[in-house]
Amino acid sequence: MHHALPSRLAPMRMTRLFGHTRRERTDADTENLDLLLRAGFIDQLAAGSYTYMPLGYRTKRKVEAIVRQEMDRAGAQEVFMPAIQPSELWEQSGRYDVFGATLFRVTDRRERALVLAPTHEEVITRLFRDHAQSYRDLPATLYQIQTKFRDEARPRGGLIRVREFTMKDAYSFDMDEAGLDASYTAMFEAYRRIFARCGVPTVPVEADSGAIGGKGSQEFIFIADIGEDTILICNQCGYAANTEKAEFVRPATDRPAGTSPSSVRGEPGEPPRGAQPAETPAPEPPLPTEEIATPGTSTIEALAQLLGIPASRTAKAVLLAATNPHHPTDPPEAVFAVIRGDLDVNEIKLSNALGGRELAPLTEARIRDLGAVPGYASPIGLERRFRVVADTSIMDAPNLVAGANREGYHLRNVNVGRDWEPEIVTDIALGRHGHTCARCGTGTLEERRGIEMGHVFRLGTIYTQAFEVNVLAEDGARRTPIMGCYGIGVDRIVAAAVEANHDDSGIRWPAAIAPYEVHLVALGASRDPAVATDADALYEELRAAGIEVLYDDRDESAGVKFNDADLIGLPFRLTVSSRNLKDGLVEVQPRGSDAARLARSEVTAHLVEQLTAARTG
RNA sequence: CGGGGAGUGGCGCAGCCUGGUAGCGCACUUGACUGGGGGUCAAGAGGCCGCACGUUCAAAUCGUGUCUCCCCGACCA
Repeated sequence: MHHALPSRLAPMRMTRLFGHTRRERTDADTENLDLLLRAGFIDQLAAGSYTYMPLGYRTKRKVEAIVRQEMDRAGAQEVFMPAIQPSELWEQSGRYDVFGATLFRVTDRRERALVLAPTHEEVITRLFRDHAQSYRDLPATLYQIQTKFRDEARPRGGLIRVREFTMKDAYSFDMDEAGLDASYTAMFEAYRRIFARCGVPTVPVEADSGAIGGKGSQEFIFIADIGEDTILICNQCGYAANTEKAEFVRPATDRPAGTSPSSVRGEPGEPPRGAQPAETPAPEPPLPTEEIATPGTSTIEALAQLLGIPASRTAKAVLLAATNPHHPTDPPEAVFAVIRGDLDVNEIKLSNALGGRELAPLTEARIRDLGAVPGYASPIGLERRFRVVADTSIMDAPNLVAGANREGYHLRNVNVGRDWEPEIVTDIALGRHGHTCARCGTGTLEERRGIEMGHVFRLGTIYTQAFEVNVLAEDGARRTPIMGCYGIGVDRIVAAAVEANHDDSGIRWPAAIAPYEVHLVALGASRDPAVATDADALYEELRAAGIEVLYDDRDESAGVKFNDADLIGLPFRLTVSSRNLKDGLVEVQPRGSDAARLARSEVTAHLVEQLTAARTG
């Protein structure tokens, strides 16, 4: 049943509608939050906790209805799992500690440790284990629309980062990789349709699958400056990835003579694959190390400027404290991450290289304790009470300038292998605006801010193994099913839809998720009984035709009503007034377009026609 | 968790420095006028001044503590 309509929601008279618009702007820092608050869609209870008022809740329900339709269409089955879960379940998967402080922990009256679920992999896996027995039960994709709880360190951005939110989460179970591919693709396509129908433009980007493994994941990003995520998009081939994941070609090391990086980078050549140097500079013999005075030069930028060298001729040491998430109480290890000065460390890649350690900046006291000096640190000449991870960029870069571990001094002509030895050499560099795309080898990566609206993830067997799930295969053997997981932030869709669809006077709801479809305005009804009678009749007529109407029957001036209609932002505004009534006309104004006057007798049919197409989005 | 800012009718703010009658705009109620882009006038209702302790004859105002909210950062499978 394609494009089944959500059941029609009841109409409403504004004299009865709970909640009022506000005339004055709020101090919200995003447009969507300001508009949602001002138009009376939501109300803030506490940091990261919002109430949906009647208007907002209708929109939210419509988003959920679209999500349900698309999940069902893709063959997923809806379930509903508990939000309150025994913490043992989380200990079994190892995530009780991994989730850290973000996990809401509660205790019941018997002192039993419980968790307010931030996601549901544990429960779904156990559910599947107990109810699926053979390959005949697979493939299976289950989903739910549930409240999730995350004790965010800092909720912000209105509905974007909250502590209690509604998420659609789906989980697929397949016998083999081919099956997972099919399930994953079905969800991917469903996501595209959901965002399109909700009027939220998204870009699928490659995402980091993290230390928990998995064979790839993609995020659906809504591109917006207010976003907290950074993504890189290739201006040539369209490759898009989270910065944490993005593959790029490193700019070659600048030659001391001052060969500009652009002249090197701009040369066409073999499109390099992966994060390898674009060009290998002619071998340069290692020179003797010498200490040089660089007072007050604790940044790479200042150092390069002082010495008149490019940043790529320096080595940057980033000092971090690494904690094993499975043993969070163990003392953290100190880590020196060394990278060429013109690049930045990608903490996700570094974390992955260290087996999923959680990283935090090393305190100044601990830096000094290791014998290093903040701003002048390097692994050179120090007693090895730390781990050293080197980025591949450093390995073929000779005669670099590095910290001397002495206030106000650096070392010239530092060479890896001779002066210091890394424990791990790997790619730990962060992709940046302007880097060359590694996919096509010619395009330039452009940096964009965005909000993660959804995430599709080939999970693998991490959870099915942790919970010892296996099913009988066709050949009689027991197999561990392969999982995929797929999440969508429902509240984020509401916020993003507003962010993407508004103008100076208010929201411009996509018809598919507008709280009502038609804003019926009666002008001067209190002084012209004919207007009141006709507007009432039209209200009933629209309702009977299955149109969701918000009827402004208040005794307010035209200006107030029009401004409120613009702010609330329904797709169509109908105006009944004595002026038009005597000509047998009604004014129809699509939100954001010019008004037209239609014969009173044709209005309902006209709107039914207009809305039928728009409803499915 | 570190840094900064703020808590005074529903919302936004002033008052605090220099202690003594709690004020303004929006919103709300009633009435009159007005009537196609937030109209005018008049009369009203509504406030443990975040909380606690202290100083004082007297605290929104001074002091200490605490809670909350906002912003920056850290954090965010």
